[in-house]
Amino acid sequence: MSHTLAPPLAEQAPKRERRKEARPGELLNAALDLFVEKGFSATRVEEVAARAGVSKGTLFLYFQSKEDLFKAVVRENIANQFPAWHEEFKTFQGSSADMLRYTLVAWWERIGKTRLSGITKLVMSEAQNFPEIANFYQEEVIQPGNALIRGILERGVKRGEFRQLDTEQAIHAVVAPMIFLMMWKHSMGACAASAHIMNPEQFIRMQVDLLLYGMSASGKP
Amino acid sequence: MSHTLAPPLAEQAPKRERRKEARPGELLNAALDLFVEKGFSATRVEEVAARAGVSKGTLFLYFQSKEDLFKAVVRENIANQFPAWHEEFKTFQGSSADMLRYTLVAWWERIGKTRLSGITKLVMSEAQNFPEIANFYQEEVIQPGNALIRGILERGVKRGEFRQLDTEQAIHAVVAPMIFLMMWKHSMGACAASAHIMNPEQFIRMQVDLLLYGMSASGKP
Amino acid sequence: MSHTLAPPLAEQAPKRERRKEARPGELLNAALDLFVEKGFSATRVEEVAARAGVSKGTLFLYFQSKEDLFKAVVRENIANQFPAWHEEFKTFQGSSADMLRYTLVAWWERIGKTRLSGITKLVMSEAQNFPEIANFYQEEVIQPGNALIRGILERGVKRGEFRQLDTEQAIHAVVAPMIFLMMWKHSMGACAASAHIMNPEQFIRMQVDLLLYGMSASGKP
Amino acid sequence: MSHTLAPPLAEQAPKRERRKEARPGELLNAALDLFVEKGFSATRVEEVAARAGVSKGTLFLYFQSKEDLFKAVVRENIANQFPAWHEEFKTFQGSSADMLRYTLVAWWERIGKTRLSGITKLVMSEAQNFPEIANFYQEEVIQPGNALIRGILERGVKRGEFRQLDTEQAIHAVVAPMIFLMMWKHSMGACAASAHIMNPEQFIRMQVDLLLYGMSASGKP
DNA sequence: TATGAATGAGTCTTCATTCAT
DNA sequence: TATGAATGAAGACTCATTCAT
Repeated sequence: MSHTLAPPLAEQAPKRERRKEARPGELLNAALDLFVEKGFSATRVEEVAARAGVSKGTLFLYFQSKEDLFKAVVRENIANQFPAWHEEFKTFQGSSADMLRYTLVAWWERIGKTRLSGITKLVMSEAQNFPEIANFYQEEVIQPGNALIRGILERGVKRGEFRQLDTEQAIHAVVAPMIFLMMWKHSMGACAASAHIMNPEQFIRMQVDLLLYGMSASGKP
Repeated sequence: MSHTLAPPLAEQAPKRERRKEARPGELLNAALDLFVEKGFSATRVEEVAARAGVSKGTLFLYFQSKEDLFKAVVRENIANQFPAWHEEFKTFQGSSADMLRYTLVAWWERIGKTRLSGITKLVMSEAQNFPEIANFYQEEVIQPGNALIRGILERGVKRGEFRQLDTEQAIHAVVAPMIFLMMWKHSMGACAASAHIMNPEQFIRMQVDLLLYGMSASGKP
Repeated sequence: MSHTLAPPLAEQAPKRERRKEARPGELLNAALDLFVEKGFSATRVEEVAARAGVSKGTLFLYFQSKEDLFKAVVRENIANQFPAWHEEFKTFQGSSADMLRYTLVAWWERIGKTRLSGITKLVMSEAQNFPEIANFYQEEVIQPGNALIRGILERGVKRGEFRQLDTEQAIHAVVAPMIFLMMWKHSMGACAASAHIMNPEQFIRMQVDLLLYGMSASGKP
Repeated sequence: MSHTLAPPLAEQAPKRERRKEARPGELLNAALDLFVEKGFSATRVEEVAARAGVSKGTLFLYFQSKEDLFKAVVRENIANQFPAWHEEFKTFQGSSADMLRYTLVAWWERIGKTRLSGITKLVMSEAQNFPEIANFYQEEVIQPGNALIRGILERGVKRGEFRQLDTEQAIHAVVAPMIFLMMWKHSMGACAASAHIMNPEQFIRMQVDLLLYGMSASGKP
C-alpha cells in the first residue's frame, strides 16, 4: 500500500444528466459551506437552499429538519471515511511511530486543512445547546476516530515500540492537538490579528515529536 | 376544605427592592452562569435578568447592550486577573521549568477548572459571528495571556534553561493544551459519554512533561 | 343546554390563504390608511399586517422594513402620478392663469381631498426624526412637484401672461396654500371644533385669485 | 404706543438665589428646546430632566405627566402672550392695513422666527395621536389667536378700509401662510436641500400684499 | 417532486411612570 | 423636595417549519 496523501474520495458522480438525483448532494455541499462558515444555529436553511439553487420547501423534502440536514452532512463527509481509514491501517507496514506520524499528517491533509475541520469546530461550539447533535457526533465520529488511534497505540505497545501506556489517556494526548488546530483555525485563527502566527504543519510535526518522545519505549522516537 | 381559586397568600416578596450596589454584581454573576451554559447568542438577556432577580429593563440600566454585558463579565472575571499574575511572576524564584509547570497548574486551579473556562470556549465558538467580541477578547485576554507565557519562555532561554526557541511558536505549544482542555470541558466533556475519560490534572502534567522534554536545554526536563 | 367551554365552531376562515399577487396591494393599502391615520412612527407594522389580513411575518416577506413599506406607499400612490401630470400639461391649451387654476383644483381632487394628502402631512411632521424619509420625499415628490409648477409659471412668463417673477419664490407662493391645506386637514381640521370652519374649495379659489392678482402682467387676472 | 418690535416678555427673574423656585422654569426651558427639536412623542422626559440638571423623578414632582409638561410649556411661552397683544391692539392708531401688516411682521419676530414656532409645528404634527393636546391647543392658542385676527379684520370692515368679508374665511387666509411658514421652517426647511430657498420676511411681505390686494375696499392696499 | 407564501413565537431594546429612601 | 432604581408593556424584525398548489 502506498502512502500517498491523495484524498481517497474521488468525485465520480457523472457531471451531466443528474439534475434530480443530485439535489441532495448539492444541498449537502451548500450546507457544509454554510455550517462551517456560520455555525449551526446561525446558518439559515433558506440560505442553504438558495446556495443549492432550490427553494426552501425543497430542502425540507429531503431533510426532515435542520438537525437532520446537519447529520447528513456529517455522515456524507466524515463518518463515511472511516472504513477507508480502517482498510488503510490494516495493511500498514512501517513502524508504529511512522504510522502515528503518517496518520496525523494524512488527517491534516484530508480533514484538518479542508473545510471539514469546521464541522468539528461547530460541534464543539454548539454541543451544549444541541444535545442530540452532540450524541450523534460522539457515536458516529468521535468513537470511530478514537478507535483508529487506539489501534495504532495498541499496535505500538504490542510490538514493543511504545512503552506501556494508559491507552485512553494517550488517545487524548494524540487527539488534543488535532482538535485544538481545528478550533484555532476556525476561531481565533480566522481573525487577521493572529492568523499568520501558527503554521499547522510545523505545529503537527512538533506535537508528534513531543508525543513520540514521551511514548517511545527506547526514549528516542 | 374550600376550593377557591384565589392565589395563595404567600407572596410577600418585596416587588421593588433597591440594591444599587449589589445589582451589577448579581447581574454579572448570573450572566457568567448563562453565557457559560448556553453561549453568547443563545443566552437571553431576559433570563439573565430573571436569574439576578430583576426585570429585563433593570439589566439595561447597568449595561448598554448584551455585548456590553459580556465585556463586563470578561473584564470583571478574567482581564482583571492579569496584574496579579504579573506581580507573582516578577518575584518567582525557582527554575523556569518549575515556573511553567506552576503556571499551568495554577491556571487550571484559577481558571480552567472554574466556570471561567467557559468564557474562552464561548469566544472561540462564536468569534466568527461576533467580530466585535473576537477583537475585544484578543486585546484584553489573549494578548496579555500570551505576554505572560512569553515572559516565562524568554526567562528560560535567557537563563540557559531552555534551548533557543521560536518563542511565538512555543507560546502556542504551551497554550494549545489549555485551550483544548477548556473546549473539551465545555463541549464533548460535558456529555455523559465522555465526561469521565479525561483527567485534566493528569493531562496537564503530561503536556508539561512533553513540553519540557522538547524545550529543555539539557534534553532532560 | 350544555355550558361546554369549547370554542364556537364557527371558525371556518381559511388560515393560510395564498394570494401572492394581491398581497402587496393589500398591505400597501392598509399601510396607507394607517400611516395617514397615525403617522409613521406611531403606526405599528403588526397593525398594518392585521388590517391586510396577514401575519406580521408576511409583511416582511414583501417589504424589507417599515421604512421600505413607507417608500413603496409613496411610490405607488404619489410618485407614479407625475408622468400623467406631465403628459396632461404638455397639451394644455388655455391661458396660463387657467392652467394654474385648473392645476390647483385638479390637485385638490386627486390628492388633497383624498387620504393621500395625509402622506405629505406625515412627511412634514416626521422629517426631523427620519432624515432618510425626508430625503426620499424631497427627491421623489417635492422636486417633481415643483417642476410641474415651475413649468406653468415659466409658460406664463414666456407668453407674457405673467409678469417677470422670481420663479422659485413664486413656486413657494403657489405650493404654500396647498401644503397648508393638507396639514390643516390632517391636524387641527380633524378636530371637531374647527373641522367645519374651512371650505377647501373656497380656500383654493381665494388663493388662486390672490396669486393671479399678484402675478398677472395686466394687473387683472 | 410705539410700534417697536422688542419682545414684550422681559426676563425679570432674579439671577441669584433662585435655585429651588427656578426648577420648573429650567425644566420648561429644556422641555421647549427638546419638544421643538424632536417633537412630543420622540422627546424623552429623561433627557428633559438631564438638560435641566435634575433627575427624572424631580420632573414628575412638578408635572404630573409628559402631557402636563407640554401644556405648561405652551402656557408659559405662548398662551400668556395674548393679554399683551390684546393690550397693544386696543390702542393701535394706524390703518387696518398697517395693523395687519404690523401684526404679521411682529408675529414673525416674536413667534415665527423663534423656537416657539416649533410648538405649532409639533401640535399640528402630533394632534392626531394626542387628542388631549389638540383640544388644549385649540382652546388656549388657536381660538385666542384667531380672535386677535378677527379683531383686525372687523376693525377694517367697520372703518370701511376692507370690503365686506366672510370673516372666518378671511381669518384662515391670514393665518394659513403663518402656519405654513412654521411648518416649513421645522420640516422641509430644516433639510439642507431646501433651507435657503425661502426667505420668510419676503414671503410674509408678499402674502400681506396679496391679502390686502384681495381685501381692500379701494382695490389698492 | 417542487414551490414559495404564510405563520408566530421569540429576541433585544426603549421609556413613561412609580416609589422606597 | 429630590433622587434614581425598578418596572413591564411595547415594538421591529427573524426564521424554522408547514402546506396549498
